[in-house]
Amino acid sequence: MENILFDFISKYISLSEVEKNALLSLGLFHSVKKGTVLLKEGQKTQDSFFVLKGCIRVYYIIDGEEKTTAFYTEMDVLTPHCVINKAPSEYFISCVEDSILTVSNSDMGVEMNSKFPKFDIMCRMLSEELLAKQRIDFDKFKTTSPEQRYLNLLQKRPDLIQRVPQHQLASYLGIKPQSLSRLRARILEKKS
Amino acid sequence: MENILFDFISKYISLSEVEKNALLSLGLFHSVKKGTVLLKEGQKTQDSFFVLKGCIRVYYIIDGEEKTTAFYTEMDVLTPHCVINKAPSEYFISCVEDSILTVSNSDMGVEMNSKFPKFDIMCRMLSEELLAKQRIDFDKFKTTSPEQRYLNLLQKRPDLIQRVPQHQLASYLGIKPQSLSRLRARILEKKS
DNA sequence: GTGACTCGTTCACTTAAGTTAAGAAATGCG
DNA sequence: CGCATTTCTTAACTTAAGTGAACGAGTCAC
Repeated sequence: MENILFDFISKYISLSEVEKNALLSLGLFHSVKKGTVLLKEGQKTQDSFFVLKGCIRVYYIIDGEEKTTAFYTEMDVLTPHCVINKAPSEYFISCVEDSILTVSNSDMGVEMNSKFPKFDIMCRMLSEELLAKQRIDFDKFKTTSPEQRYLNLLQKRPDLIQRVPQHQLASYLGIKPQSLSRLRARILEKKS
Repeated sequence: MENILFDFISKYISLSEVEKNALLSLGLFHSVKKGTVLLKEGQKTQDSFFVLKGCIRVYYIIDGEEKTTAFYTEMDVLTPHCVINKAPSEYFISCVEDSILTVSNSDMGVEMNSKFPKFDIMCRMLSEELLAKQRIDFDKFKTTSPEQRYLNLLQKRPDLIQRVPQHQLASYLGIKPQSLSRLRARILEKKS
């Protein structure tokens, strides 16, 4: 499991054994059961998540309905908004499957960054990359129809469609579960 | 004009006179005429933009049609995707109004960062903040209807509705210009 | 095993966005 | 100024998403 983390980090910086050990000594690794809520609306946290195995999702409860807006799977990083802006969270985070995560609070971040300035560089590279990527995803969302978005997801993240309940996928695609059902039927019909 | 930039930076780090002068010596400031295209699809660039005055937009040309997906106004920062991933740009960037920008290429960034490590910290803080903010914007987009999105924009960025052509606003809201027109008429009718 | 829930699908109906086209209003340019 | 172009609005029609309801399949708890 450690190697997944180190492989990920090695895309940005190279770590010495000393640094690796410092990182491991923080006790980052956590097993989390399916359904566990990691963060609730209104709560504050300092924890960021890195998914080693499994899947977590971000969702809102609007008019009593769950609206899932993001999924994070293997090798994805999630720093909640409330960690950045110090305000209560606008959304929930929960486990879609039994998962293994690294959970790092900002104290650890501060400690690692002061000992090893490299980590700051990595965090900068990572967040710049994620920002630019998310910009592209957002643009794609704006410029495509629900059907195109579904077909696109089928291409880019086919695993998600298998491992995640349809009604969560629907709001992720910006539509209602019934519309997703219909849209899928429509696509099947076209193929035949 | 320099003070706008320094005020912005001071939200993240404090600069000495030496550092301020080093920054000014880079010759960052540029006046750009309305309509100027700063980046074309397929091009590569190392330039990032900070808007001191005016407005720039990101757009795609899909099936011969312009699709505007983002506007950057006073105090906004835009680092194109192609600066991060070194691939040709997927989108265009152009000036909506006569604008004053700072344009900084990554060589300057490298130079400033090596002389003054503080800048790295600032860049990290900034991109983390923008990433989290954009996540919220994206979520809001997914969970609201075009009409709600328009009303929301009216609240959050009323200036945009004044200074930007409707057809660009429409695709920014994820709809066609005709739908925006109709939607506005619908809202006016409700009020009366 | 039975009843309560959740989940996905289907249907009929409503509502709003896409499409195509036309014309009015505003803007830009020679 | 006047002509051309762009921008915005309106309208009629098509298409697809939202809504409310019902049903069957699967899951969970007792």
